[in-house]
Amino acid sequence: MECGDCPIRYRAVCSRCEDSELDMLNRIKTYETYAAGETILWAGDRMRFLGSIVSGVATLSQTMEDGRRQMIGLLLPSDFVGRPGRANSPYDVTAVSDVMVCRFAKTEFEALIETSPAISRRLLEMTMDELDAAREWLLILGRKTAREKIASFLAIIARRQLSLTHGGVAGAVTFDLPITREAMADYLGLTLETVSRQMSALKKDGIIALEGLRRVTAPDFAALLDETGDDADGGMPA
Amino acid sequence: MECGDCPIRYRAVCSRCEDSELDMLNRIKTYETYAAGETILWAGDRMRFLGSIVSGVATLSQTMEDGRRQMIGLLLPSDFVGRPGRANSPYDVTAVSDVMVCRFAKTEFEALIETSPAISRRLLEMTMDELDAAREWLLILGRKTAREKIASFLAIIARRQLSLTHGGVAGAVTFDLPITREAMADYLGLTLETVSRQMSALKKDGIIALEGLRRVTAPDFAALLDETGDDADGGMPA
DNA sequence: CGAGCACTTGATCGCTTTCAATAGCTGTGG
DNA sequence: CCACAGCTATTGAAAGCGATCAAGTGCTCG
Repeated sequence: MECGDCPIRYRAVCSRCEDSELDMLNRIKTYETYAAGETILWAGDRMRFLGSIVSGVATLSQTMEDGRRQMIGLLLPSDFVGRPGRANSPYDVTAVSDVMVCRFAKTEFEALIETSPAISRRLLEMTMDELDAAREWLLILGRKTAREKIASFLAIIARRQLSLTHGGVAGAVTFDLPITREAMADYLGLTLETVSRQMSALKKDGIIALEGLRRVTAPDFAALLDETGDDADGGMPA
Repeated sequence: MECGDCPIRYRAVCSRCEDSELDMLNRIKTYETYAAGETILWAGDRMRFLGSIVSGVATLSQTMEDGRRQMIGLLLPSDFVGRPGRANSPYDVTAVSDVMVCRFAKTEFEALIETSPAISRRLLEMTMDELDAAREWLLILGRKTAREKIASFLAIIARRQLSLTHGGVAGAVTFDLPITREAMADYLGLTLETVSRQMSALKKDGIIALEGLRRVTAPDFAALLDETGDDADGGMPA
């Protein structure tokens, strides 16, 4: 695939690159696909590649000895995978749906960061965005009730899918859950039974409606936001 | 103060700077002090400065409408405050002890990032470290019990203070808690009563001993680590 | 010595977990 | 076409952990 045709050309780590920088990335990139359910990288594995999610959904998670698991990132198209300068992956990376990754050879990419400001600046910006998202998640995990956690998750997924991070969203909104109830539980620090119960409760209260298991409609997005416990004026870092 | 005499000269955002870059930073820096308890920045405030913590301890926290609070970061000497490219602070920044900050004028610092690779690379590295710390915290908040949370917190503080992030720590370890029980509760997503109870329980079980309220001794650091629920081999991202 | 604050300890309550059974969907093979 | 296995999700009942409400203790500073 040519970079010019890439669906994430203007959002990924390469988004600010000039043609000359794109050429250099082109030389070290390969596309790799992973089937739904496949583990892309185990915690502790040596990382030979870094890359961008081109299509599909993957998760970052950490598992304790006794099996307790916490998801710590949801990787959607254009998100970056891996950390320059680190030898081993601290997390499990798992393909949730079929995933295509644009992989860069690690050593060569690290060299490019040193010489290409367009790449390193964009990487800094993306890393800061991830840090903000992780910090927002800390509030959700540390202080929110189960119902607020579910509502927050639904609101975040809705916003990401509708690409409406900026500006108000109003009225009815429909979107798809990218992950199972169990994965939602791992994300929210809950059990899957509690996730199921709270989804049912939100449905009973008319906050959401379900079509099948994955498709969610919020007839009044503002009402869903009310359930998140966040300030009325958004709560999203500006 | 001259940069050459700065206690955080080799750990802060300026640590990789050449003399010429240091000169430029020198021109836009001022030192500011804050008293213990003082708020350095309110969530939503316009950020006119970025900077480094020179001495003292500050916290980053988020508060919900109804008063629930979650601490999101603990800022120790050499840590960076603020986000280049963002107008308003998304978090409250509070001085826990007397704090000295080396402040850089925001616009000028942002310009320096564009021209000085030593600064931007170090900032990327520090941001990635913070992201790792935030993700480790997600596991603690999402999946650990109250006792494990306390043990994890103590272990992290001990490691930071002893600057022994690498390599094993063994035997008896003594360190000071930089914050009150209430702040620990805000950090760990607990109430201060639960923090107090679990501290007492760890003391009763001989995992820790207390001298006054702030000074903690762990007679056997490995025993403390056992209580964190993490893998025996560390669990710290390598 | 007393006021104020940080911390500790106790008793009860309630939310989430745990354990357990049931329902619904999907695909496979007789 | 239907029976059945296997998986995901829902629902119910009971248990447990941390929160809440409420005293009580001990340090620090005037």
